[in-house]
Amino acid sequence: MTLTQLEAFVLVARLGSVKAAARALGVSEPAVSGALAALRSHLGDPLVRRAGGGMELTAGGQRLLPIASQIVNLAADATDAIRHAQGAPDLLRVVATSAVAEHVARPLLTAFTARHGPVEVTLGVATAGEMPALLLERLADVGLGPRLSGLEALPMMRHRLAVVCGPRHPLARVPRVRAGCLARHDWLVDASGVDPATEVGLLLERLAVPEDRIRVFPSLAAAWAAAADGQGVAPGIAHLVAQDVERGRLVMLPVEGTPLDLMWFANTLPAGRRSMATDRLRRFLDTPQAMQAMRRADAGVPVSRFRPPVYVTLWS
Amino acid sequence: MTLTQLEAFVLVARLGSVKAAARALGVSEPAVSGALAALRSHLGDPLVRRAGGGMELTAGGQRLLPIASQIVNLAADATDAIRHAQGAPDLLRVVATSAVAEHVARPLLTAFTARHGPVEVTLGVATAGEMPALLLERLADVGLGPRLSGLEALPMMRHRLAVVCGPRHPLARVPRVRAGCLARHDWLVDASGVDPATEVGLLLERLAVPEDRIRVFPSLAAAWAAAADGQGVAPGIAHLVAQDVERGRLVMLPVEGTPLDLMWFANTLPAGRRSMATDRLRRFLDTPQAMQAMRRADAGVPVSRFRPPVYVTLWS
DNA sequence: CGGAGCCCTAAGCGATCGCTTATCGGGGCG
DNA sequence: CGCCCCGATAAGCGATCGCTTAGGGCTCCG
Repeated sequence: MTLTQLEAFVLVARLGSVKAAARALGVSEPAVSGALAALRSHLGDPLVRRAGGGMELTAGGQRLLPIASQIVNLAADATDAIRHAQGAPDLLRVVATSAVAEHVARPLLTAFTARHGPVEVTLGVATAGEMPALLLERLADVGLGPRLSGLEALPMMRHRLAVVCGPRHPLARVPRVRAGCLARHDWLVDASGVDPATEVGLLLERLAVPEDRIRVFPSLAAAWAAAADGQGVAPGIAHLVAQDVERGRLVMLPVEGTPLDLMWFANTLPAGRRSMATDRLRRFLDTPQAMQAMRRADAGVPVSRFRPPVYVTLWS
Repeated sequence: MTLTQLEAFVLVARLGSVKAAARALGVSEPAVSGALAALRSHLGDPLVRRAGGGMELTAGGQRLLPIASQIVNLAADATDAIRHAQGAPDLLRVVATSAVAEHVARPLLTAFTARHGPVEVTLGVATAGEMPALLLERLADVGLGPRLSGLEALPMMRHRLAVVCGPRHPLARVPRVRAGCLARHDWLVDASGVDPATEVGLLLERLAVPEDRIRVFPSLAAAWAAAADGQGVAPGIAHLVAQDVERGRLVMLPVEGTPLDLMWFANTLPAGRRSMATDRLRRFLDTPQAMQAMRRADAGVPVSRFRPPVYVTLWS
């Protein structure tokens, strides 16, 4: 019984699949499957069983889950405690949905570290679906993106979501775009577009856009560039595309109900269970400096890989 | 950071020495030292430092200790939970001071298992000094011996401690033995005689018996046999030597203040933190069957090795 | 100043961990 | 019925774990 094995089990149980757990841990699927198998044989219990679609916990697995989760949490506490006792800079592991990571998180965290002294910040990309597990298992401290249930969600940034396309796109000249006809055009999105827990994912779902109409780009900026090129329509975050719209490179479509008024949240564990650095970031989010940093539309930031394995194994 | 390493650290911290921790775990000293070194380098903190006589915790070590202890405890909980969920027989790990293990624990536990159905009981020998750590770290469920502070001590068996010797020993004919002169004779004891936390150890300490006057035998029975042979005086548990005294093989010395009225205790974690099997044993201790089993003076039980490594590593 | 404890390091060994790529089985769905 | 997705398994590899015996260094004590 190793910590790695318990971690693998907890993530499989929480995310409901070996594949998802492997992705969240940034390792291959057999790595997780193997850890699970080792734990199974050690404890002499299947722990999780395949059950049509997802995985279900055995009686033993149900009892093990909270205990294993606690152990994993305490292991994180242990490293934190030592870190802190040594006066080492606090560690703040931030995960964000791809759109947030690309345009908002970077300047925000840069401003935060500049202002709040010695903090070691890491930023990674995750889907909204895996964020709760990552936060609960202390693989991350803050999850930036849509509100997550079961966690403490602090409103972070209000933004507006519109639909944009290039000036030569057929829809660019239509005076009024009906929502229904949007499903018949190519959609150019980033990774969060195929994450049904994000706003864009929900939007595409609501519009019933078929999968073969969705083209995933490595970044929102790339999707907008393709849209400007006339290859299709794209979701656009108002203040970020404003400059391109002004210069005529993009057109904001007059879709009924848009732009959508939306909010991004900073999701964390409840007070007491989160680290001090996390609290400091939460407080920072309420300051004008934070707002200013997030509003700054520096779309030119270097885009990280598509889904980088963010989480180095905590216990080597 | 492995569970083994955390376990080693906790025991070193609790017992105040690498040597003691190694003994409690039944492994060699470098094994513990090595685990500690690995944890140290992983966390980048010395954790414990040598400080004249014992070991002292660094600031980081002090923070780590309660966390590591919790982790170890939860790991034990995990195996318990699975065991229980599978309907496997409960596990009850009993440790006792050598005298108790030799004469009282065996028949007691035999009667307990016979009466209380499917329970898997293991019995080991430990010094009273290491019992608290063993119980707190869930390496054992019950510690039989003297009352241990900080734990729940259930009175288990009243007994009387006398001083005995062979019929041809010079002291055997003295009408009144002064306590002071006992320090000038050879003492024949078992392992618990050199454990200053047991009654016999305290007795020898109070009598100021010098170390070179103490001869340690692998069992109380062996010490009594040597005493009967005239090789010296020995501590005698009244009801256990009664038969030998009756037959003239041993003489109970008229030392002032003896026989001492003493009590053995069953030490456990407080309610709620102990296993169900532990609770069952506690209840059993109040029954006439338990009393009867313990009173039965079957000194002929095969004596275990001097200090057997009782505790197999919990996580392989 | 020599000895005794106690802790640490060194060296070595077998087993396991943790990860990879490649392949096999099995259940749901068209 | 066959396809496809997902999980389990196989094989292999390097690193680490966990343990041993042997020996070196430190501190305390006589």
